Amino acid sequence: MRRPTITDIAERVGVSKGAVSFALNGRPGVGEATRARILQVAKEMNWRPHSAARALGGARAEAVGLVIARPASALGVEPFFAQLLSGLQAGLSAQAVALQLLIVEDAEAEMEIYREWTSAHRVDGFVMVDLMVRDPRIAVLEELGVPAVVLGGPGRHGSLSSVWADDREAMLSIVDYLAALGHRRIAHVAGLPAFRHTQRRARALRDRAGRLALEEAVSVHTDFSDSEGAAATRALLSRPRRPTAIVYDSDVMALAGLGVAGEMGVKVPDDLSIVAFDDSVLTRITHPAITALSRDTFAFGKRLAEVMLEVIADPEQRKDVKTETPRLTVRESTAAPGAWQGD
Amino acid sequence: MRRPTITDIAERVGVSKGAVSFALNGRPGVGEATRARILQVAKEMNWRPHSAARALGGARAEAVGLVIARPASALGVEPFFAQLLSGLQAGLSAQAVALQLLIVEDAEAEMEIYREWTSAHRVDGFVMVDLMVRDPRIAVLEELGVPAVVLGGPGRHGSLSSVWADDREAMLSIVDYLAALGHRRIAHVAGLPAFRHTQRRARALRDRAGRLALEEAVSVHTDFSDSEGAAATRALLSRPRRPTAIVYDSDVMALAGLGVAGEMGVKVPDDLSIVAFDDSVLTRITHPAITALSRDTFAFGKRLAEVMLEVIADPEQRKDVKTETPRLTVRESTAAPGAWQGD
DNA sequence: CTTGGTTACTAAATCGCTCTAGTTGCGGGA
DNA sequence: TCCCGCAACTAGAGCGATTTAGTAACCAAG
Repeated sequence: MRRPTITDIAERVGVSKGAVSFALNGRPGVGEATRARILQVAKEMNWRPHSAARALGGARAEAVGLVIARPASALGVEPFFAQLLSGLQAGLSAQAVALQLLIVEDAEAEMEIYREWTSAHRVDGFVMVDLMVRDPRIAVLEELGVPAVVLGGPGRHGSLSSVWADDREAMLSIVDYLAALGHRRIAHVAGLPAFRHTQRRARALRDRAGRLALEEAVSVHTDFSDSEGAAATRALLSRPRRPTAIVYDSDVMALAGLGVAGEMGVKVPDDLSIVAFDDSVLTRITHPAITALSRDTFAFGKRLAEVMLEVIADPEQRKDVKTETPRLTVRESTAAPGAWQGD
Repeated sequence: MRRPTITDIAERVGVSKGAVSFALNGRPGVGEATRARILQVAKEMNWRPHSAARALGGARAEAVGLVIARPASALGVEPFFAQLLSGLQAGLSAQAVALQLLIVEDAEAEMEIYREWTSAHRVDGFVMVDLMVRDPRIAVLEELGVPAVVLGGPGRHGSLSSVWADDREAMLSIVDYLAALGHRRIAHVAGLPAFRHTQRRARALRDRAGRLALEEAVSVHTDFSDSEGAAATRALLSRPRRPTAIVYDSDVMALAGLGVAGEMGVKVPDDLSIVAFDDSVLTRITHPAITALSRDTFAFGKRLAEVMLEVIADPEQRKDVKTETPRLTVRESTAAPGAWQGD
C-alpha cells in the first residue's frame, strides 16, 4: 500500500489537510480534541513526514554536508579522521541532524557538490576540512551564501566561521620540550605541503629552531600514508648525521617510523626520540608507547558540530572558535639523546 | 539572488517549462536548436536541479543510507569500519550516489530512521551492518519493501540481499594453523555476543577444538574496545594454566593484548602466540608484527556498494554474494609453543 | 484538397507539505 | 439586538520539477 500522506489522515479524521499540518507540527490553529484525534490517527496509519516535500517549501533539510577531496582509500587509515567523524556525528545527533558524507576526487568536484547540494536544499550547511593554501573553496561557499564552518585557522577562511586548535603553539611546545631534553637535530615528517596546517607546523619548527640555535630542523613532506612515513624515516635515519628526534604529523606515520627504527637497529628512545602530532589508541597501545599531542579529536568534532548548528540557526553570525591547545602527553618514546651524539 | 529554476530558464528562452525539462534531461520533445539554446542559458544562469522537487515526483534520491547503532565514540577506533566506509563510498561514487550516514543509540532508533528515510524517499536503499541474532531490523526492512543489503551471512537475513565472507571457514583455518604449530590451549577474545559473526566464530572454534581434541578453547566476550581487550587478556594470562595462543576478533584488541603481554613479561611469540581476525596498518606496523586474517575490507565495502546499486536498479532480484574467504597472513606473533607447556 | 502521421511544443496536473488568507460559529460587551 | 473579536477550521496557492494530454504546423500519401 502507498505510504499515507496528510491528505489521507485529513480524510479519515474528517478535517482539512491544513488542520492536520497544524496538529502534527504542534502549532496553534486546531482545538485540543481535534489535535489529539489527528495525532492518534497519524500514529495508527504509521505516518511519517516526507522531508522532500518539506524541503520544497523551504524548510530545513536537517542534514549537514561533509565533502572530502581525497582518494577514498586514504580515509580509512586515519584515526584522526574517523574520530573527527564520530565527534561530528555525535554533536549533530543532539538535534537529530544527519551527516551527508561524500568523498570526491579533487577540490573541483568538491565545489561542484557544494553548488548542487546548496541549490537542492539538500543540506543546511557544510563542514569544510583540509584547509589549503589559497583555498578556492572559500570563495565558492561565500558566494553561495550557505552556512559553513571551516576546520582550521586562525584566519584565511574569509567570512566563514571556523573551529581550530593552535597548531603553531603546539609545535612550539614540542620543540621546546625536545630542546630541553638536549636534542639539537630535530626532523619533522610532515603531511602534504598544500595543507595550511602542514605549512604552519613546519614554519613553527623553523622559527623556534632559529631562536634556539638548533643544529638542524628539517621538514620532509609525505602524503600521510604509513608507507611514505616509513620511507621518510628510513631516509632520515640513513643520513650521516641523523636527527636525534623526529616529530610526525600523524600517529600512523609515527607508528610506521617506530617500526623502521626497530628494523634499522636504532633504539627508541635511547638513540631516537619520537613524537606524534596526533594521539589515539595507536600511540598508547604500542611499546614503547609514543609521546604525543593529545587533542581529544572526538570533542573537537563535537565542538565543530555545535558551531555548525549555531551558524545554521543564525546565519548572520560568524564564529571563530579556538579550541584548547593540544598538550603534550609524554610517554616512553622520548628521552635525552644518547652520549654518542656529542661529537 | 534566488537560485534559478526551470521557470526562469523557460522565461528567458521564451519556451514552456516542459520544453526546458525535456531539454535538460536529454529526452525527445524539443528540436536540436531549441535544446542547445536552453542548455546554453541553463549554464549561463548556473542552474542546478533541485533534488527535493525531483524526489517529490518519485525520482531517485541518489543516496543510500547507512545507520549504525553504536555509541559514536566507538566508531572512530575501528580500522575495519573506517575501511569499510571508504570502500562503500568508493563504490557508490562510481554512480555519483552519496552515502547518508547516521549514528544512533540503539536498534530501536535505527528502525525508526529506516521508516522515516524510506517514506521521505531520502535514500534509495539501506546497507545494514552488525547483523544480530534474531535481528528485528530484517523484518522492518522487508516490510518497508526498500532495497537493502545486509553485511553478514550466510543465511538469516530473510529476503534481503547480502554480502559476506566465510567467518567460520576463516576461524577454522586459524585453529588448524595454531594446532599444527602444537598449541593445545587456545583462547578467543571475542566481540559482543549479540552479533551473529561473533557467535559463528566462537562456535567454529568450539567445533574444531572438539574434533582436534584440544585441551582448552574458550571465548571471552568484550565490547571490541582496546580497554576490554586488554582486560580480557590480563585475565586470561593470569590463569594458572594460561592459553598458549589467543585469537582476537579485532586488530585493535590484538594490539592491546600484545601490550598487556609485554607488561606481564609474557614473550610473544615464545610464550604466547597472537592472531588478529582483522588486518590493517596496525598489525603490520608493530613489533612483533601480528599474524592476521587479511580480508581487504576496502574491496569488501566496494563490493557491498556494487550489490547495493544492482539491487536498487532492479529491486526484484535478491543477491547473496560470498566474497573471498580471508586468508591468514603469518607474521612474527605466532610460533610453536615453548617447551615449558608440555607438563 | 483532405487525411493521417510526425514533430515541436504548450498547458496544466501532480507529488506532499506549509502557510496565508479567508470563513464560520460562538460568546460577550455596548 | 447588533456587532466585534476570537478561536477553530477550510480552501487553495505555492515550492521546483516531471509528465501527460493536447495543439499547431508541416509533410506525404491518397
